[in-house]
Amino acid sequence: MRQVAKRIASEAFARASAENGWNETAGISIDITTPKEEKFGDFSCNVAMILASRLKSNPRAIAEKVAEQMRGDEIVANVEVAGPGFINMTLKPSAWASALGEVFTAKDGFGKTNDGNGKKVIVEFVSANPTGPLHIGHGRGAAFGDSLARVLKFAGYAVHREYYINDVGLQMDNLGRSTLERAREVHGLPFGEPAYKGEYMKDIAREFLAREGDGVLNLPPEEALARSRAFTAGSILDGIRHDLAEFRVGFDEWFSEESMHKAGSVNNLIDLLLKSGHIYENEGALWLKTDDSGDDKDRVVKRANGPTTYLAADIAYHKDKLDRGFDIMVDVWGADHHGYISRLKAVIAALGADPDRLATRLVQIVNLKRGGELIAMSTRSGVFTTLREIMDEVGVDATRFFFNMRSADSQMDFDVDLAKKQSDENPVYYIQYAHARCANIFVTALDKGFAKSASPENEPLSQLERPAELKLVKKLLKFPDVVSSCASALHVHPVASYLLDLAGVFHNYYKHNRVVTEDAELTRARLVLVDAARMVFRSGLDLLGVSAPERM
RNA sequence: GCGCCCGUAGCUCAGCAGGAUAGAGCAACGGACUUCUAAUCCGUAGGUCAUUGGUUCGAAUCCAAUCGGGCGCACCA
Repeated sequence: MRQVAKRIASEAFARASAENGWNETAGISIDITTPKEEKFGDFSCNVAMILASRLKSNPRAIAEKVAEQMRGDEIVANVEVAGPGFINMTLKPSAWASALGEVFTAKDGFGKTNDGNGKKVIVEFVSANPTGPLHIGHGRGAAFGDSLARVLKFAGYAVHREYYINDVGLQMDNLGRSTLERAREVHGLPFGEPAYKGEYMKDIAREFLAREGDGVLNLPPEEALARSRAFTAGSILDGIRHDLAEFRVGFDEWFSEESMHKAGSVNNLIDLLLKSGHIYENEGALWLKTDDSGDDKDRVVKRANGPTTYLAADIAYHKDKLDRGFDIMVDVWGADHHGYISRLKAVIAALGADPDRLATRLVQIVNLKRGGELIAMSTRSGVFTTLREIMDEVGVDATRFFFNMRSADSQMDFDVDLAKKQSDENPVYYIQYAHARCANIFVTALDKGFAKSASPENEPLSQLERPAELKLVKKLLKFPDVVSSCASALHVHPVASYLLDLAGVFHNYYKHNRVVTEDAELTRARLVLVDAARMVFRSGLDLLGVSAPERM
């Protein structure tokens, strides 16, 4: 509907410009906003104020001339110039009512947009090292990345979700050794302090022995380590997959770093960049030139003693993404990796691609709050709660909602007590309850002989012209705008805010207006309204990865 | 020392391609169940948008500085 308003305003502006000979209009874009106060109408436009400074003229006078042109449109009820020069437009109730009907005729489902226009986007997220179970910080990244992928898909992008597995390197050796030490411990043999000290490592060691047999400890150290490393990483990764699946997070691909090394693509790429001059040698090591792209110094890609670094693999990985033809690469990282952004931008540039094709999203730290006490999460202090624990304790719906209720890039306090409460204090149920109420209305309706309409757009929607209905109709029709704006800003939390807002409007409506009444015409129209609300609640909750129960 | 993020109501946070009187939830206080589910609704109260200066018709929003909190600055990943 905002698009319709924008069209009306743009055309009016063009006519006014022609009539008044305004020439300084180049580059002026018509921006249509929804004013926060109802009395200012349905839509507002500030073009007159922008133009005023260029024409050195009175903004209100300019606004009046544009407004005059808008008044002619047949779906416009009223246009007013207000404040410093806002043009406020109110559309006819009949226009809103019939727009509601279009909700049901939208080909792919209401709210879906074509912002992406089929563009290929890869969202890489979680990508936690397979050295231990996911903690709640990973959980936030998982909830955000997954919902972002859902939003982008909803907005018309061809989305590919990927998990990058760091399955090589020093840490993996340490991990393998840790299992071997634990295995020795199990057998009462002398053992050293393992690098990875978590309890889960003991279980893995026992499984490892059961699988390989006790003789594995007598193998040559290299051989034993290789087996232990592979087993441990595999076992931990299985656990991660399992947790994520239960958290309703899925991936199209689990991309192994090791596979690139085996294929030789990391070294090949280094050679290529050596030739192109983006990589040079110094003091026995190979360095990537990054300093002209914002990073403060060059970075080592191959150490003097031989092995390639993490960055080297990341260059190859992003080259691979580019080769696979993704127009946009979204990398979701923990906030502690922010220093890595400029480095990776430099990588993209070195690969000959536009750095703007890479968008990084940082997910900030989560602090747990229990009994009013904050528990700081930090790997350093060894205090961390696993995603599994929190999922089991508060449930997937509440956990996902809480993570996506706040902007990903601001730190959040996760109030476990509040999230666990199955009461009115918990915002997630406020929305789910609204959905359940919608569903229940149809149970009642059917009872009274009102079947769900097969063609809602043909129902007597002109009944929906009272303020109470219009308010809900207008809120519902904002859903596509929310989706669009989330997709372009790579945000998710506005969906949660919107649903909370919509639920408020709906509950208010429900409380003060009965849907199923003796008035058949009115009932049929209102059932369409409720059906639309039901659809938006379900779609919106699905974007957040939260279930939409039929009854509660 | 350099860089990034953050500072908005008692608490948790929106708002930040500059717009009209700064919002929501929770907590507090007062009301509403004979109705399609009270996991709901209605009302009251709550603010120096960290501070200072700048940009302009207009700044919570943009710029600079300062103060506070978090996090980075590896031939780790």
